[in-house]
Amino acid sequence: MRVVVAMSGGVDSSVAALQLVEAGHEVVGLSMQLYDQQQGAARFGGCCSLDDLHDARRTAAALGIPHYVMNFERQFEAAVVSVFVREYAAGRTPIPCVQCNGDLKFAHLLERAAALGADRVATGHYARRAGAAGEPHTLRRGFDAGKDQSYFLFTLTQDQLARALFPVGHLRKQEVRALARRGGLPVADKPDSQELCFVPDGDTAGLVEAREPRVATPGSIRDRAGRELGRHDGVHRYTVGQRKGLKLSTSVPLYVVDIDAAANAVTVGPRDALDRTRLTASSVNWIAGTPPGGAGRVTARIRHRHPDAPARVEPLADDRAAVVFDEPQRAVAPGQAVVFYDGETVLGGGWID
RNA sequence: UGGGGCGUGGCCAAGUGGUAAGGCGCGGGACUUUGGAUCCCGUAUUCGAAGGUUCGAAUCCUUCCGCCCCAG
Repeated sequence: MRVVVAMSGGVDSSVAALQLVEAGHEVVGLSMQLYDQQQGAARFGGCCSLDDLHDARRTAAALGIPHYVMNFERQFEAAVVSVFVREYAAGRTPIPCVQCNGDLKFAHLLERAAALGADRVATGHYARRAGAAGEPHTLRRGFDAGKDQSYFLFTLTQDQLARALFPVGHLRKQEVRALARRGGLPVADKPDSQELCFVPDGDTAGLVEAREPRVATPGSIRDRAGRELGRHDGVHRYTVGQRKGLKLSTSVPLYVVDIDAAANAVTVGPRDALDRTRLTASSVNWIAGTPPGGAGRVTARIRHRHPDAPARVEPLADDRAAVVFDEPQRAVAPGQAVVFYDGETVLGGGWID
């Protein structure tokens, strides 16, 4: 089988390629160039930089597989960066990794792969795919609970899933590293990527302001009674649940409770003001292809790397859903994803309103 | 200028004779393919000012400065 591996230059996707090569597949390495490498070559977050492309190339060479770099700047800009900026400007908290996976890797990249005659596209995600013949494909959590990335893949459709492979999904990170060393891969000990790859130095506010100068308008920071406690330099600098950076000296810690972009106001309150039991989500994707018949019990995850919590989810019209948690959840942030699980299986997910 | 209260690091605030708690904020680190959260470490030789009492005071006394409240 001919398989395209999306190679970021990191250990995970490198070992994914290694696994496929060892399984006897005809493997083609593909890397995405996501932004103009000429400007500010400085330090990008850890994937897809010039250095990372070199790492991918070296790894491909070590594996003896062909490697191509494809220019995805326009698609990345449209699918990921512009959405990211728009969301922050609207006072919401985006999670670009989801678009990057669903709208880029498993959309545009999948098309290119097909053009290369590949049947499948593999990535280094810690997630698993399952499904008996004739049944819908299912998406499952990565075996390594600490590295599980299924949360970022909730938008995958049956078609995308049908052609996806996650060769490291059944491995622990430790094992991936060990395989990389054993296989003599040059990236065996490369640090894990973190932060956003397209935000140099982690200055997300700077990026948003550069593209949307209007957001950098000073406004008020209020308590829940509407009293002004301080000033802010733009709502894009805040997210619900945020504590750092408020610069408010009080006797108890204050957290961002609400962001009103239209009024250019940030509302803060004590910790318990962050608790919420219900939420609604939009653009909900059900992995099975169709929403369940009615309300059902699930565990729902409100953010990456947090345990999911028992809840009841009810599909609504227009691809929306209502979620009611058994216990209050802290800091439910609009713009983040809520992902539903049934045990190890990802049922689907949507964007928090 | 009658009465009462108060002034401790950027903020809130313990401590009323024995040699400056804690929280917030801030800085750093850990964690982490989002934002955040969380955890760990750091953060006043000095207590509005000046004198005095004492072996020793932020804590007692005196004066001054600055706030606040109630009465005028």
